[in-house]
Amino acid sequence: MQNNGRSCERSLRPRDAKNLNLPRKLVMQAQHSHNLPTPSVQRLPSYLRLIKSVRECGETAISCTRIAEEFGQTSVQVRKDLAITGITGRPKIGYQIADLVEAIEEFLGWNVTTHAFLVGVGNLGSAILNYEGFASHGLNVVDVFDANPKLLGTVVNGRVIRPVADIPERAKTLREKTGKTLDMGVITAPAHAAQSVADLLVKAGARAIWNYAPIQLELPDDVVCENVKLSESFAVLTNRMRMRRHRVSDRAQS
Amino acid sequence: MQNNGRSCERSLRPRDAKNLNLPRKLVMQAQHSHNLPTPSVQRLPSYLRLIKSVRECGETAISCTRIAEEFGQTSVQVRKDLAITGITGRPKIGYQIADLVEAIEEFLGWNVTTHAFLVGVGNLGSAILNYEGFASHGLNVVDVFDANPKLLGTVVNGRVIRPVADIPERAKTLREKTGKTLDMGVITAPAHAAQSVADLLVKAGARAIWNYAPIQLELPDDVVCENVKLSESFAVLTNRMRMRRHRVSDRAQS
DNA sequence: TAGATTGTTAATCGATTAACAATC
DNA sequence: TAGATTGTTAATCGATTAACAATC
Repeated sequence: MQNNGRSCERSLRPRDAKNLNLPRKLVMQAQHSHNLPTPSVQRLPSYLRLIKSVRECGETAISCTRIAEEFGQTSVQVRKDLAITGITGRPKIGYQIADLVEAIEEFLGWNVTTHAFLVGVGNLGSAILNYEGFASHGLNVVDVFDANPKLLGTVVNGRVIRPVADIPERAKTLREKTGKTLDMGVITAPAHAAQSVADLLVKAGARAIWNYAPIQLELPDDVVCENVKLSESFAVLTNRMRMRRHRVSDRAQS
Repeated sequence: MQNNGRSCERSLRPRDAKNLNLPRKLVMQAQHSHNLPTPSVQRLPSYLRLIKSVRECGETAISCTRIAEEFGQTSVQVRKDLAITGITGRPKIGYQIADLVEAIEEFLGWNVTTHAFLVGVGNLGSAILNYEGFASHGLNVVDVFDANPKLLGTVVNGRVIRPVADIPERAKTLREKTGKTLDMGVITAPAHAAQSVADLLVKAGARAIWNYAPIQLELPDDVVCENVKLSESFAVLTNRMRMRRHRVSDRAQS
């Protein structure tokens, strides 16, 4: 991370300023809450995608108004969201795209490679392996595992499928041969296997779990975990459909 | 656009209370806010899963305390969440599991079959097809489509893969042969194809779109849409990892 | 300059949590 | 009964939106 002059170092506590690239206000807040506004963090990937696609068109700057328009939001919200990355723009011009991409990627930790093991090479696991998007987010799936003996030795996306029992050994290999540490475990195994897989991954040194199994995992406090619940959005959708059905039939009656 | 909660629903009138199976209080609230609390709707599927698994153990009642414990939440929140379905419990006993399952499923619209077309039979599309969970949520994928000529005619999960151009014709067939209407389009196609696929689906009569493509779709106001963004949770996870890294190194310095 | 746009403080809105009476 | 639990109102918290000065 470079300091290109626009940085607000003087307003930051010396140490954090460099490390976190955060405005002082947010640093102070984080001291207490220990958390950034999650909704903002969640919106950043969409912004980043748009910004990159605008960059492809040869543009070098972009305004909040433009981003907000795209997503049907207000420009103030976009500005607030971008602010958590520490970026600053210029009135009338907007934000420099190069700076913005860098700031978001750094803030999300996407400029750093995340070494991961993926367990459960079904359709979902394969989807994640084959989607190039995640590679551009720094995700490097080092090894893949599956409990199905029939799959062992098969190659998916250039990776040999190994037995789940090999997890500890492969983590050791990663450490000793490459000096890398296991950063993340991606669990795309069925629910009934998820907890034991998680235990193995944590034991092997994983500091983060990206869990697709529809089950609440028990994990040590120092392991961060995100659960992906596909049913969540399905529920919102079908609930809205039902509300609409009722409203329409209601209107028809009146 | 659809899912930012600002989609201006028509206000509810008292009579709707029965149709929607909502407590009057919430109906009155909805008159103003025009929306049910989305976070609550999103948590219901997890509760439902737990409740069903508890039912398997032969239990007939469950308390909020028990549910809250499982998910590390407060019992008040669970109670509030369940309340939106219109269910009532009994002090000391809790909620009747049979009633609860029925109330949640009805509220989410999962007791009704949702007839859907799925477009894009890659790994992600196949994952959705093969995951039995969604069938239990009422999802019935009638037909599947793909743009890849090599896949045409192949069978996935008992369904023949058809060309995207067949969507209108197949919707007509569905309507005329079975009397069913197309309820939902599931888009698991790549981003560049998503908008044209959405247009086709809407034209064919789809009233809802479940979109996995990382792109903001332009849709008529009366079509409900939910976007699944896998990058969202990845962003939260890697951001937390980075925060933690800095906090730890920070601690080490001091 | 004029007007678009940023950054920030204050106001509003919505969701969560606290408090507590009702009740099985 | 006593105590666990529900249902509901009030208080708090956090996120969004409004207002507006600064500035390019």
